[in-house]
Amino acid sequence: MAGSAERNSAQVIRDEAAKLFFERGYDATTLRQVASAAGLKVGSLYNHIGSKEDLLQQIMGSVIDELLERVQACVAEVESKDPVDRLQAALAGHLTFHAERAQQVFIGNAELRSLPQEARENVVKKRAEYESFLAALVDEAGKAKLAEVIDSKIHVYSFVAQATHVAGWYHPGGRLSLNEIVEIYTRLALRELNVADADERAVGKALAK
Amino acid sequence: MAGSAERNSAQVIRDEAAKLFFERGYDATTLRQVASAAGLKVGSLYNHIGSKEDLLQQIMGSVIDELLERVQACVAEVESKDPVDRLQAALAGHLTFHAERAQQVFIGNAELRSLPQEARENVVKKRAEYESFLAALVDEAGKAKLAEVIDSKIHVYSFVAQATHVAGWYHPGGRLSLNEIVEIYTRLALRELNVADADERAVGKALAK
DNA sequence: GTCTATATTGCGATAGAC
DNA sequence: GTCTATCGCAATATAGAC
Repeated sequence: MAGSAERNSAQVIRDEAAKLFFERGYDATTLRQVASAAGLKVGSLYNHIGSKEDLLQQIMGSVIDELLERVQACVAEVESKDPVDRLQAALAGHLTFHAERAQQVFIGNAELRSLPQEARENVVKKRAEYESFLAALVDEAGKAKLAEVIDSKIHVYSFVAQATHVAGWYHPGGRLSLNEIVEIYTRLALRELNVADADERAVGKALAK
Repeated sequence: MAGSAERNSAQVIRDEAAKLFFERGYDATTLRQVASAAGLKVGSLYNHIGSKEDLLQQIMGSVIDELLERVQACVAEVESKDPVDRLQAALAGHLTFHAERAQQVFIGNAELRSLPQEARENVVKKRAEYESFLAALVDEAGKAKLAEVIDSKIHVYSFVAQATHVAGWYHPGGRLSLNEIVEIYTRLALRELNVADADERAVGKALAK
């Protein structure tokens, strides 16, 4: 039973800090608030974190890396060679990740400025890599004449902007279920690309792992 | 010649502060930096502002109010009774405003949390009003069978998310001109709504006042 | 590991001379 | 209006007892 649902202090601190950073922002959150939320006094925090900045990095950590891995994995699992199927798999992973890890994703976007230079540059680079990956999928669909691409960068911006926005308001139990959200935004995406039978294609494929 | 291009101190302070708030965020910006950018010492700032919070409110001020007015005016000027024409006019105003006033819009979104309660609630209310206005335009197009509406709230979220994203990266002299940006995003919007001849309709109408 | 001090820094804001 | 000097406070971070 070791390592089960039990959260150690470091994990509790990260979770509570993430909640506060999400609600109030990194700069506006004090370590006293974090400590209090975690059931500790300020001084005790430093048995678990190196600094406030270190805590932020733990939270933002490797969100973008994990997003890229996740979406690439989704695409890799697709058997079909249809570029639109591949793009859909990417979008499903993209949207699901943004909803399921909404707080982390939101912090990762909003607090990019709060990171020290090196870490920030790493994230920026990885993000460009991520956008290139999606843009390539869009372009493949375009070359196969299955999509009418206006500007692949802007299409990707659109996907990114929408998912980021979802991360700002999604919470389980809202008006729309996660599956509905994935389905709707996938329809929007395919429509934006003038994919034939966009609505039909998008239905019922919302189950990304 | 009075009141011409001459910027008074208060205006300089607002502009420099907006630049810094945009780049680093409100909390991370010190009034000493603002003063320095405006060519003053800290103490002198207080001859022009009441407090740091007051300065933020001056900058965020009435962005959302002006956005709503602007977009409503764009729609009101449309002679055509075609709901899609009206929606397009709104989108052109929406996008143009977000690009031209990018810094203010961006701050208005990112620093909503930094506002005192009352001011924040005002903005939230106005924002809901704005989104309702856009949603009504979407629904009109849907009822007229000129658009296939999936979920008008989500369509509006999509417009909002995209324009907000644009406000984060647009600057004059970039890869795409403002007119190109408006045209592209309008095409995306009309495509999302399955408007017939979306691409043709969106072309060459990008000149919002 | 926890806690109670406390050191240190830098912030917003003010006072008062010019 | 500008400046210099400083107040008062709250923040991060540390020291050291338990």
